[in-house]
Amino acid sequence: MTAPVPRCFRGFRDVFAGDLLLKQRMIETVRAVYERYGFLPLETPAVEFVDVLGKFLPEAGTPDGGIFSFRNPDLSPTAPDGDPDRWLALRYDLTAPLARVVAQYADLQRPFRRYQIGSVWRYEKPGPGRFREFTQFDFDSVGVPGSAADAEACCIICDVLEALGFGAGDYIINVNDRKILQGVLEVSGLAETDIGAEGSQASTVLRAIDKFDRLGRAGVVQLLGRGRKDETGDFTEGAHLEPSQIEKLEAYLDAKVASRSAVCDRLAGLVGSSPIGAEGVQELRDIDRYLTALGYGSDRVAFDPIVVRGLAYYTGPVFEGVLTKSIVDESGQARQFGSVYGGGRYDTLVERFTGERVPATGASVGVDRLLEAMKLLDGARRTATAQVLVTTMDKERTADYLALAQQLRRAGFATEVYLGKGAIGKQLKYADKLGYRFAVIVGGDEFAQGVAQVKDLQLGKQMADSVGSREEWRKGQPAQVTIPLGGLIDHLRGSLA
RNA sequence: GCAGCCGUAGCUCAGUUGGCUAGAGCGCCUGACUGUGGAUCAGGAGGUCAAGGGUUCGAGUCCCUUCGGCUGUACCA
Repeated sequence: MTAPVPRCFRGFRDVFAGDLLLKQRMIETVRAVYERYGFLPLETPAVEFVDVLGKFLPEAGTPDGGIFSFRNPDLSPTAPDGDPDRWLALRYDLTAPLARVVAQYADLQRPFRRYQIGSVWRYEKPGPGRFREFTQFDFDSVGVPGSAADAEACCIICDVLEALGFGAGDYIINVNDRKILQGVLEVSGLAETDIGAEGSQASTVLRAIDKFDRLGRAGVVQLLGRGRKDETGDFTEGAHLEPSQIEKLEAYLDAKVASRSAVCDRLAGLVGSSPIGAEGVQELRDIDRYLTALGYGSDRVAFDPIVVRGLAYYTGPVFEGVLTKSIVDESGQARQFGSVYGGGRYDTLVERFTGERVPATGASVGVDRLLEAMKLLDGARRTATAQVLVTTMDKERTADYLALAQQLRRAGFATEVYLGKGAIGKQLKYADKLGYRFAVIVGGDEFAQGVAQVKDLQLGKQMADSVGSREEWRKGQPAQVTIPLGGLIDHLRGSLA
């Protein structure tokens, strides 16, 4: 038997304190905003039946390739392909399970407004900042027909990003409406084609528009026509539209202007006589009205015809939160973070189960991706969870050190007692590396006098720059004061105030 | 999934047309500077050169395969 090699499966990873503490603090901030709007928490299983997730491929009789799926171990291996219980999968988002919950519990009070955080899994190629297991933090309102809920969702996204330290101008929420997309396809002569149908012209067109950010206008236009060859020589088949059709869609691609109402006017013209298109424009007008009334201007929420949000289940307004602040990474490269929030209205997701049309809207934040951006924004990070390290100079007095730390904790200071080995110098180094604010030193002399040395490590760090010699550094005992043991708590309180 | 590039110490990398015991900086550990972080100084640990196979007198260097990473492309709830 060979020894196992410690390793993680591709696209999976371990997360250590430095990142994890930032993540947890961020989650707290997001949760506070969601609760301020009255959302309630929900938890659902990581594993769902594949047909519930809507990722079952009836033609092949197997689950979609993009998900982690497996056979139901409760079922006999010879269970027929048609058995809906046969396949299980890890959830790939939190919206599909939400739809299941709404369909399953008929007595849920509606509107049902819930927030949910959790890991989701996708079986796809990992990339930088892209993993096969990652965290999403969603909020959704179920049972809300009007555009007010969509406008509110945009406000929530703004509030979250601002609570996390992004200012107006550091981010933008781009909003579009699937009904407008549908209307434009309609007037371009692509109406009868089902968007969802694989290989349909309509779906090819939507995919092309979705690539605007990456390929630019010219690239999209190529994909609307014959197709596009990339720099490696790879060829992507286009939608093969007529020149007149492409012309209409080009006008659509150019419809974005700064003012939301002006975008609506332009889109109204492009959508022409299509009823569904007109409906979409009206939804955007409503959203604009609400946002304007609430003081969310186009510097924070803009209307952008380019937004598609994949071929997903969206039925009306769709939106994405994008970080626009240019962020410079360790190697000095400017990095674009792109979309961190994604969401929209999905009025047919519950209908799949019960036949009842239940309107719903919401959004999802990619926690890990947003965290990456935040790390680069304020590079400074602290790994310590405690503020105070009680050093143990005299191991014989360990009981006294433990008791002292207990006193500090009762007074509200997160405190660690150094229980490793090593002299005082090593202990202070440890405190310094982990980012402790204070070190408390009590040796034989101090015990005799009933005092403690309290060192402010942050202050000392600042002073270190101006100190040249070792003599000076040590003699100066930078940022260190002698405090009677009885006054220790008051001193720490005072220093933190 | 497809295509191209890459894989040498914990990290960033060097390693000449294949040629002695594979190196540096940073980090880490130990110690000195009388019981004190930084700086400085002196030591030390750490590599089956991603893994496996092949060519060769000889492979970190050349060839094949696998795994992993990056870039582009496809898909993306």
